Amino acid sequence: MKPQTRNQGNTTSTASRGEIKQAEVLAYSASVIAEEGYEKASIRKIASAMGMSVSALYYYYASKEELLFSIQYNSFDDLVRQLESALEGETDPERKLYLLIENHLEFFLSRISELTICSHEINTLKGEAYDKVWRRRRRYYLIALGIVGEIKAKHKNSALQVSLATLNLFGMLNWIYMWYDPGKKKSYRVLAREMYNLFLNGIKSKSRSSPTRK
Amino acid sequence: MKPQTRNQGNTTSTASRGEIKQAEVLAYSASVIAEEGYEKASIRKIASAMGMSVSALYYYYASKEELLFSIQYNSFDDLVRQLESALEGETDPERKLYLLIENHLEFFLSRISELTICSHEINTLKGEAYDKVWRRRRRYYLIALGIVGEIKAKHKNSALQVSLATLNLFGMLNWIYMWYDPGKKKSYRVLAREMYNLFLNGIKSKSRSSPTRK
DNA sequence: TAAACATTTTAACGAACGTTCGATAAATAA
DNA sequence: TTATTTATCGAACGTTCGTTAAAATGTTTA
Repeated sequence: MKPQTRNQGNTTSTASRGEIKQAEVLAYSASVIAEEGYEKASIRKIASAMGMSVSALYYYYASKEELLFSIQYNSFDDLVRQLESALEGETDPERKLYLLIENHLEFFLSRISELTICSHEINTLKGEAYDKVWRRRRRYYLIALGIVGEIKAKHKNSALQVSLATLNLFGMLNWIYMWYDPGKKKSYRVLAREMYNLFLNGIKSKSRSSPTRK
Repeated sequence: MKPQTRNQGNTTSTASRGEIKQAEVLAYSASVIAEEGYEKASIRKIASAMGMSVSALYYYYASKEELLFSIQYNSFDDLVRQLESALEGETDPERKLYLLIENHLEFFLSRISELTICSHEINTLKGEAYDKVWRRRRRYYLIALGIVGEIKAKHKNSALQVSLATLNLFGMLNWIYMWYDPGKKKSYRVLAREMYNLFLNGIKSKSRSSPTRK
């Protein structure tokens, strides 16, 4: 029988051999898919990358789509959980913003393949699988939206368009996978502070007009 | 004989029938590839989207790769040209920043499929084709980097990391294709102003520290 | 008109794709 | 030990992929 999808509800945190291997398959899949893109990353490439036969892989996951779904769903799920735990007890909206950015970047660097897939393959899944991931993603977005809204209120910056600003924040956060070089080992804290300053000062300020034309 | 790739060097701007059709093929290709992604957008889908046979398509473009290359190269080329012409004679760095953002968004909205492909398929091409596009892209990046550097100097903000800030700017700009809804017809000028204010105020300010931990 | 060139079509090629099947091997339980 | 479950394998399935050859049409030129 196929091992269960996740270690949900197990009071003991023992992972069976099958569950370990299943997680290993997911990790290899993530690195190949992140490297090649979902469509180009064939099942055969993934299998041979971990020295496994194609059908052994199908023993753990019923389809290629399920691989992508599991990667995205688990990543977003963990990302949201980790964020909610980091925000617990915090009241200062600016501190919350910093924690969100730091959490996102730390998570990105520790699971670079998975997060690359979360960014780049955001519209690859369809139907119910897409919806399930979307709901996780939506939860994350709403937390960010709430924080930006609190900062807006605190600084009485009535001209700020909260949702637009939030989308721009995610633009900065999600674009990292395009330029970040793991070889350079840039600390996520340095990145987080830079991005935090840029975004916070950007939305705090009330001077909102474009320079006059010539 | 195959029509020439572009109307380069033609003093007269007459486009032959073949050139027109070639451009039409490129436009349909762009819309299908933007919609489905490069790998999933098959030649057969593109051909049937414009009611053409597969081999007729190959009469105009030698390979699927050449299609992607032409879309990306032409788009970046036009984008850079249009920017350079907009910046001509401008000296105020903040005004230049605004023009860059406005130009980018205007271009994005008028050629949404092409720019989506420029963002999403940035690492799809390999080898020489990739390099050629990269050089166009690099040119665009360097212009932006220069402008951000000038603003930094003007405001004596020595703590600002220019390249990091520029990458964040591109993050905001390039991520738009993920959330922009053409149906809502949001003006590019509204977007441009919002993004300009966010980014400019973000990099102008000298307060650069993260909030203290609990 | 005929000759030359431009464009499109039908039909197929080999390769790669995701997936499945039935037969084993390995590990665990009786 | 045997019986049973868990895991792996090679080989094949039908389909789709990018690409091409050769022949058939349009279109322009002489």
